[in-house]
Amino acid sequence: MTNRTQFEREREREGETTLSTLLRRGEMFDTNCPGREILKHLTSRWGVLVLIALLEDDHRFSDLRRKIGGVSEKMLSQTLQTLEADGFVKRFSHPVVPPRVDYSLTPIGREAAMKVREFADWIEINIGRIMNGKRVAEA
Amino acid sequence: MTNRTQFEREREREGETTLSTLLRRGEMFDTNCPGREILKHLTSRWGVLVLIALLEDDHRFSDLRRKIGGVSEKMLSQTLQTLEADGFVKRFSHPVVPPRVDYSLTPIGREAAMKVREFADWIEINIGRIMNGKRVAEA
DNA sequence: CAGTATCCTCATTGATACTG
DNA sequence: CAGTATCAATGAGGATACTG
Repeated sequence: MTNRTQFEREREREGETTLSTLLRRGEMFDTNCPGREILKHLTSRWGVLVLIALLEDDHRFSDLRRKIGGVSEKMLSQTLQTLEADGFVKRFSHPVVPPRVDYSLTPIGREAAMKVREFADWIEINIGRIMNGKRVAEA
Repeated sequence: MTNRTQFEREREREGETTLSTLLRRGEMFDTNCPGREILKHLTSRWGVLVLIALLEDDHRFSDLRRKIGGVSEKMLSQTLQTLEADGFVKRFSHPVVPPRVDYSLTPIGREAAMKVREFADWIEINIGRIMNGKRVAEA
């Protein structure tokens, strides 16, 4: 019994490939490409914020909720569940009452979060140039 | 008359900052944070594909449509317009009939596209580890 | 505290048809 | 060829109320 997809088996046969090489070969347009889903989760509205917050420190649910202003309990919960299912976030529920749950990054989650932050930082560092280019482009 | 936002004026007063420093200071949760929009455009479903395709070479509309299988004319058009408005993509309409329009990356668009590809590549390179972690997490 | 459940709204996407 | 217009379907996201 295997959970490996057709996609994965093909990758193994062909050796390590990247999104860009897949694109060059025209294979990555498969909607089932798992990387697209991961990218979506990692760059989702609240996913970015959760990852960057957890990169600084572990947080419990209500800490994240306070830190990430504007997020509803529903969306925070949903985002955390998705990232946990992807293996990026680890959830630890302390067996106490009242409930206390801590969220932290897994090793790969930390790597992913650093990539996300790197990308987000690039945008922030260049936001001036970008906004400037927008005005020129519109003129 | 100015198009500068409150956000931009604050940034200027405070010097260069990054998303992560903004997060630490709790400022980036502003829904009006322009960086969030840019991130969204850059990592959008078709935006990623368009940027990577244009990183290889300039393309005309129908070439992109063929290359990026599964994209509708509407979504391709919309994606290109958004990226053009952001100043990442340059549109050149040849004054001929039948129409011919070429799309290319601007200098900053090229930088952005390389960042996007770098991120996408990280995911593809690590997709094996990620999928493996998922199974463990689910068990 | 740390969520779930339900309902609802509106933005995104897609299919189809049409145009300069 | 390179799009736009229109409408239908889908889904993300939010408000509120409730629970272990």
